[in-house]
Amino acid sequence: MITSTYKLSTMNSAETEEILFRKGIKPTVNRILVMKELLRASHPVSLADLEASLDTLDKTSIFRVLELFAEKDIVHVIEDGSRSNKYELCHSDTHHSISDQHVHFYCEKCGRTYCLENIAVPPIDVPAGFQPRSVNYMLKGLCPKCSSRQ
Amino acid sequence: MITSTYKLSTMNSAETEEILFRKGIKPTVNRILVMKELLRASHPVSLADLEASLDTLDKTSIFRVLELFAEKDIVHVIEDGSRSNKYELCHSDTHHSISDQHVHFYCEKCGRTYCLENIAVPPIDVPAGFQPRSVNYMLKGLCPKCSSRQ
DNA sequence: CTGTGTGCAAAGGGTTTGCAAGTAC
DNA sequence: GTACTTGCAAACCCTTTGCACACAG
Repeated sequence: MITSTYKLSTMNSAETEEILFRKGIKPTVNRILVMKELLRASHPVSLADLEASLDTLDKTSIFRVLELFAEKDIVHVIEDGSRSNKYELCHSDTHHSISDQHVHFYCEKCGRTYCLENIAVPPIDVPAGFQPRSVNYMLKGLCPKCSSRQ
Repeated sequence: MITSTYKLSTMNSAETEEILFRKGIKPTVNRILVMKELLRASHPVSLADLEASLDTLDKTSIFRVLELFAEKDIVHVIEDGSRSNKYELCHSDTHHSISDQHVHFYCEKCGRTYCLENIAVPPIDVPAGFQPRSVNYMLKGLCPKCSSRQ
């Protein structure tokens, strides 16, 4: 079904640059570094997480890269109800839409945000007049690790 | 179906106090004021909203009342992705659960949060191990007023 | 030269805590 | 007197902006 999913785990620098180029983004060093870190992370990360893993980059620079990526539909911004937003790469090359969004789970104990990638956000009938542009389905509770350790 | 829905629009002080009492909360002046303001608002409001309408009360005091109410399942906290959390009274007297939650809509233009009260959050099958305790289904886009005025 | 990208510093804005005074019982 | 409530001030934390320098074309 998804025809142009990125091969996330095997992508190299050339492919990373290619993605940026296709989106009309000049592939600067910072942008490539942030993108590779997002690929490596494989789960939604916060700005602070990225700042820690990319310690040569300034927080502000990372922020602006993420801002740009969000604008260009390269990353999703996940408002998980914790203090800090989380960022994850869009897995589809197509414009991200409500229908390709999936459910997220925030663990209230360890503070980690999980993508439940196989679970699509169930659509609803919106009342007349409302024009939705994005959707966020957040579950909060305990993740498997934290619930077994209780 | 819902057997003990509050008669929100007609509730008086005695009833307000009664609700607090039933939840094991001492009905202090501040708590009654906050509760009545939540009743009057009839849509989710932020801490800043409440601070403006209840200008005799301190922000911190309102915050602590809301914190207490949330703990006792008297209000829902809605993380709508805007900077500020929104609070609304639970409409059911029963313990709020995932199944009685409804969808919310955040207007990116006017910043208002709407309850789509008739639209329940569609349930999903959570992967084994995850223990959800709450759910948040947020749509973002343009509300009827703002989309017609565009 | 000109526009874009980057890093440092600091402002901004909402949430949360510390603490001492006030109140109820 | 004891425990709970309240208000003021300030800490906190993440996000966002201003600005000057660096770099690419």
